[in-house]
Amino acid sequence: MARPPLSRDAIFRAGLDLVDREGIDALTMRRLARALGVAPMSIYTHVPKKEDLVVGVVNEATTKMVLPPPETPPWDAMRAVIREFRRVAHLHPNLVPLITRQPPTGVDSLRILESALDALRRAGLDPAATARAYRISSSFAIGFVSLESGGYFRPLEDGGGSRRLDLESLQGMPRLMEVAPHLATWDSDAEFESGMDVMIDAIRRSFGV
Amino acid sequence: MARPPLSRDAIFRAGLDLVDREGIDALTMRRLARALGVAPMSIYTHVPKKEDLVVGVVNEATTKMVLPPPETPPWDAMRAVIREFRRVAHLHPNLVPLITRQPPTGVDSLRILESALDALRRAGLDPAATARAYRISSSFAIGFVSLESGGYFRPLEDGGGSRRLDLESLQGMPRLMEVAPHLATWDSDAEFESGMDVMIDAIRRSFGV
DNA sequence: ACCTGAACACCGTTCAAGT
DNA sequence: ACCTGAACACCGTTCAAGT
Repeated sequence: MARPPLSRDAIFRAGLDLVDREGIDALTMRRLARALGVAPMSIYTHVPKKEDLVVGVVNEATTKMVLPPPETPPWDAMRAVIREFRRVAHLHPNLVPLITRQPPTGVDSLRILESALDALRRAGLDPAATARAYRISSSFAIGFVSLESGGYFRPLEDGGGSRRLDLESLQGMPRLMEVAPHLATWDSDAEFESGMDVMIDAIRRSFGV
Repeated sequence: MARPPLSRDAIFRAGLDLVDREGIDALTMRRLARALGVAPMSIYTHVPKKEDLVVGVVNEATTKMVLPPPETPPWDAMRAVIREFRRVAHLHPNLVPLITRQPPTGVDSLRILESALDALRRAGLDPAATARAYRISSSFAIGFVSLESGGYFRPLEDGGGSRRLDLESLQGMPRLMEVAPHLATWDSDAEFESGMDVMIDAIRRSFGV
């Protein structure tokens, strides 16, 4: 099989693929080189540092976010962007710990950020208010996706009967015993939609738009 | 100087110290052993895997969260717990990427979780609703703390004039150009408090309590 | 039970060398 | 300009050996 020539894009695509298939720890310069069929040092011709690789892989994923059409009503557009963030996070669950640590910085990925800011500006918020509203929306989206894709509540599963948590420690904790079974099992789609609605209503009310 | 004997607690304390002083990448079995003045393999007598070390260090931090007094009015107690999470995260900013990936699992750290669930139950929510409300609160807290302590918006600083982002890519993005200067600079204390109020009001309204 | 050194299969990255 | 192998200073972890 003839190898396509090395390029930044090919490297980032292969890196995302590696993360999807084998997890975040598999994203090493050496394993990536092996996946690409080149020597470890060849990657350094195109990507100066491991950190740049990580940023590139994150951008590779966020570039897949689909923009809402320009004439979409502002708050529908905002909802669409937030849904797209979650959709892409679900497409690459292993990448979630990285995708939640920095905004898109690639030219293509910046378009989705631009379109979120455009929606908020069109809704009547000034630049400072737009920044506030975007931070609140991002907090919600990042926190929500961290919880669901990171398996945050997994250690509390089975009412604490799992390997991670022994039943004894829950003895003096009646609330934990009755609530834990409900924490890790839930309708995350419905909760995401209703949480998003609540948050957007709150933003609109607090800015009077 | 005589070294105190090795123990799980001493190891976790030294690990948290290492993270605080030198960052998350410095938390390796070998550097931790050096900090403790023992051979690398000595740690394995008390901690079977690196992953257990990480969990222990996270619990070491979350154990510092102070419980609200039991008779605190439910929603004040809930606010207090969320503030404590953020306070401890600020105490150990380098730990934020780890603290946002799993709930406390240590016996001591579970008390803070118990007290949050207790507040929600006392407020009149049933166990299933309590789980929902706790997830929403956690989404907000985790997302907010990720944004502020992770320096999420740093790559967008200076209106895009930083090293991470070249000005050219912002040419066709007028919203980004006008909003970016407001994204990375903000009154995070005030925004946290108002965001928390909005979220708690929304929970109360949606559950009718 | 607790601690250790040597060894193994990995890392990211520098450097000198090739085309 | 692009790719490479050898080398360096690291990792986590197994194993056999010590107390």
